[in-house]
Formats: sequence, C-alpha cells, structure tokens
Amino acid sequence: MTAHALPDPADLGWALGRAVQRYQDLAARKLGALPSGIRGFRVLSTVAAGSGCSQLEIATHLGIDRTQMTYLVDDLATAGLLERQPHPTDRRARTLVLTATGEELLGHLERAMAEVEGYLMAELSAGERDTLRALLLRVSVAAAAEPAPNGDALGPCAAIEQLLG
Amino acid sequence: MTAHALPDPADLGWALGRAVQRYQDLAARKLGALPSGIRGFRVLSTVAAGSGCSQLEIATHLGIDRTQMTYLVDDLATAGLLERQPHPTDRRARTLVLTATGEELLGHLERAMAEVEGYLMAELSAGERDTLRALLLRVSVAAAAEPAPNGDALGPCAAIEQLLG
DNA sequence: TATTGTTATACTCTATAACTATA
DNA sequence: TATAGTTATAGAGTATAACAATA
Repeated sequence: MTAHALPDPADLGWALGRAVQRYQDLAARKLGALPSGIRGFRVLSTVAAGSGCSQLEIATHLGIDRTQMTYLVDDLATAGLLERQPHPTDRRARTLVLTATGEELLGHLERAMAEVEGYLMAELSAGERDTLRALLLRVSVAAAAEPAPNGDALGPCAAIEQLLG
Repeated sequence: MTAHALPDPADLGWALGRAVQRYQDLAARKLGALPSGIRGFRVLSTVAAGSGCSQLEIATHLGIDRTQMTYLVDDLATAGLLERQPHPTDRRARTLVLTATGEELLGHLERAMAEVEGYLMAELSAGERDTLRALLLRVSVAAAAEPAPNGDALGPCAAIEQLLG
C-alpha cells in the first residue's frame, strides 16, 4: 500500500457500480437461503403488488428475460412461496400468486430489505434519502419505459474503432 | 399484454438495478470494441487519475478482484492502451501508465461516457443531475470505505431460514 | 403469423485456490 | 510469514435458438 493519491471520481458510473455492489453484498447476506436472492425477492414483491400478472409482465417490469423467469419461478414455487395458476383469459399464459407462506415471508423480507437500504444510505439524512430515492426512481422509470429495442439511442463512439482498428 | 396494473415500486433496489441496466446497455453500445467495455474504461480512467498506482490499488478502488485485474490489464495492454512498468520501490508490484494512444483514446471515451450519463439522466434538470451525482457519490464513497470484510454489518434475516427450513 | 412459456446449448463472468517472486 | 501478481479450474449467471401450445 504505497501512499499514492487515489482518484476522487466524479464518475457516475463508478458511483452506480459501487452502490450496487454494496447493495447486493448486504442483501445477499440478509436474504440467506432465499432462492435466487435479490431477484427472488423482487419477483415475490412484484407478484404481490401486481397480483394476477402473467410471468412475462413480471419479467418485463423487472428487466429479466422470459427464459430466466422460468427458472426463477420454478425455484420459488419449489420453495412453496408462490404458485402458477391458469390465466383467466389467455390459456398460453400463467398467472402468479403468492402462497400463504410466501405472503408471510414477504413481510419479513420487506423489513429486512428496508434495513439494507437504510444501512446503504447511512451517510444521508432522512430528507436526502428521500431525494435520492425520488431522483433515482425518475431515472429508472424512464429507463424502463424504453428498454433494449431503442437501438440507436446513442451511436457508437467512432474514435474507438479508429484508434483500435 | 393484459391491462393489469403493474406495481409502482418505491423500491430502491429496483431503481438501482434498472438504472445500472440502462447505463450498461448504453455504455456497451458506445464503447464498441474497447476491451472489457465499461470495466476497461474505468481502469483507464483510474490509471490516468492516479498515475503511478499499482494494479492492486487500482483494483481495490474499483472493487475488482486482483485475479480479474490481471486479465483486464492484459487486454488493455494488448490493445496498446497502457503498459506495465516496474514499481520504483516494490519489485513485486507493477505500475500502470497509459500509452500515448491510451491517453488520446481516453479523451474520446470521457466525452462518450458523459453523453451516456446525460442520456441516462435526461429526465432530470441540470441541478437535479448534480444532486443525484453528489448523493450517490457520498453513498458510494462510504460503501467503498468498508468493503467486504465487515461481515456482520447486518445479520441474516432469521425468518427466512425458519419459513424455508 | 405472432406470442407465452419451456427447454437445451453454449458462452461469459466470477469466485476460489494454488503457484512465483518478492517483502 | 505476508503480499503483488499470475494462472488454472470450476461454478454461477446469461444469452441464444428452438420447440409446444395457444392467440
């Protein structure tokens, strides 16, 4: 550990990456044996909030591919936390609903994850936490609204190819 | 697409995940052929800011394991963007320095990534962007200060084991 | 013909341990 | 004995394409 000055990055990417890293680390420790960890929690949470939604709707909301959603739902169903039920109007689709155990566990999970969020934002005042949450939510809602399809949102940086080519 | 109401999550985890997803998506498209994409960019950026740092110092700052850092540096060196040099005082360590090409490219990359950040935060006013950046930075600096070792920062949620056990 | 869900394959990323050379 | 860097292995996670059932 020589005493070189490490950069003080004003880089949003660095901050985002570090925050997510910490969040995942704390959450993984909290969630313990929950199938699929954070993703499992988010599926449970979304199913509870949007009861009657199909697998694809949940997946789209979470930014998860539908092929992965199958495995997630499999694991959560095996653990007895949710069930697949026939969709009332579309026989291709499956509706997801929480079991009694799933609902009970979700209550605990939400409190546990609130602790994680609090710990992550321990440096901030209550008002600052609300501000961060609100700003991040606006950014993310906009991001979720135009997912991958918008291919040419930002063209590639031509200089890269030139200097590396 | 049935007309079920999708949840409007006040969940910080959802927002963080979505924002990062979008950021990575945009950045990957921008960075094109740059070795190791975003991580490659961050290494270059950190090397430039903390010139004379060892591989391990760079890795620690970025939250990257030292075994992965080897591959990252290999790729960037092969592309002619940086070089390993003997450390002046510690013969075990390697100092990383950008090549002329690396410095030139980094200038382009920084402008490109600034575009990505602007696009990601398009919903926000200039003042709100600064606020988001500042709050996120405070959270991340604190997170980086106490990395993984702090094992029992938050104990596991006992109810999970009980209900799943 | 398009869409929901499933399955199978391969590929990428990451975590772990072991090795070397220095300190 | 501990640390910086490297290498190799296995495991988790992810992307892709193909299939069956239904719209």
